[in-house]
Amino acid sequence: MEIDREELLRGVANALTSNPGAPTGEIAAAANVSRATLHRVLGGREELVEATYGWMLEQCGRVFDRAGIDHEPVLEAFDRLIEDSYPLAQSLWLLIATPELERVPELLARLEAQDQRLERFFVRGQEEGLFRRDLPPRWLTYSLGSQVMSAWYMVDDGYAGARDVPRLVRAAVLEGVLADAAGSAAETPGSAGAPRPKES
Amino acid sequence: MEIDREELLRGVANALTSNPGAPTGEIAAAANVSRATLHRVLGGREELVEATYGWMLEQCGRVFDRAGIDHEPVLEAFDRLIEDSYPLAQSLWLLIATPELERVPELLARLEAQDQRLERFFVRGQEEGLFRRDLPPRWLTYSLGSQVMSAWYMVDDGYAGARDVPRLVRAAVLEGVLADAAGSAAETPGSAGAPRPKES
DNA sequence: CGATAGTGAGACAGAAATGTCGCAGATGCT
DNA sequence: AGCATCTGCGACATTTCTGTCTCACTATCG
Repeated sequence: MEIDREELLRGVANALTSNPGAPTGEIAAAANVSRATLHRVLGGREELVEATYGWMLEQCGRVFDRAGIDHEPVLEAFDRLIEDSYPLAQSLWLLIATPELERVPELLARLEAQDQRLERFFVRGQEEGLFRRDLPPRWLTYSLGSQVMSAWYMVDDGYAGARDVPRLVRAAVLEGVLADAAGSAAETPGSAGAPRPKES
Repeated sequence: MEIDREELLRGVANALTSNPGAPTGEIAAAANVSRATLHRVLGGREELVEATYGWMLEQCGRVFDRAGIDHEPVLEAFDRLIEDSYPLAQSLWLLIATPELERVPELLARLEAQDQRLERFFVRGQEEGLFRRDLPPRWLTYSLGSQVMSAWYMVDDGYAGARDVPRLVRAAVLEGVLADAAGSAAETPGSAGAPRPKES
């Protein structure tokens, strides 16, 4: 039976994120293929990691597309984004564990493009008055990314279920951990056309 | 000249965090020590990583102590905590890149103890009404930890200075990224003050 | 000044991981 | 059935990393 490249990449991605330094043998086993096949399809270890990270970036791009972070209403896009946040978490995970990835020009460029895309999203939110302006948009992207990552980490640790991730991330990222947030919880896309605040 | 174990561990820690998979030769070089000495003082690669992580946990413990997260007023302790957040960031960093660490019983126990200590801190804040109660305290610890980590990551990337970290983390963790937070920023010593100088 | 302790440099063997190959077996198509 | 394609298995050579040892050098102390 032929190997589904997508499925293979998924398996490799999981193996790599759960143990970034694993030898190719373990990676292959985790992906249910032989070491030979793994090598035939994705190349040597270095190429393999790069290919996997590239695939993750693709996934993130697709999530961004689906969420419509470029043009759709900011808050709604935000909710769709965190609804499907695993690819983002996974890519950050691998990136942290494998700094060499930043030394691959092509990947670095794509990563930087992704970051800027997300940053523009936050800038848009700031201009609309939804996001606070006293923090650099870059920091907002880091804040979101890191919390998405840790949310899935918590799931992995067994302290939460996958279904809780969007809610947890939404609350912590948007409103923070202080109690007095005073119902600042923004209306979510379900309710009727709630007026989106325009800056005055 | 004799080797200062502390200094050596610092160097190794930096080398490991900036490249978790580095061979011992690189690590030694980064710490300005010969590979032989590194091995003499900290043992083989595995022991080396474990010793370093253990040292990081110690650092975190000390920071927690100094901040007084166990008994001091919650918000003040919080500020002192994020004022000296680098050890926490570094330990999380290494932990993510080296999941095998969790397989060392002693380290796992200490890690779990640290987590619970921080969790109790948040529980205390919740009971005081300072932190929101609709989020699991465990998640609050993950949220803080991840953002501390990403803040220093951002510094490393050159998008912020080390002195900005406390402010960025404080704002994002406590209040979130929404604009309307309505000045819920809790008053605290130093919250409005000028940024504190910090070593590079 | 001599002795002691600690470090660095270099070398070397053993272990581990990687890249590669050939061959057998399974699957699917004609 | 016959053929082409792809995979798994096992083996091998090569490279890389690690653990270890020896020896020379330096600093500190008695």
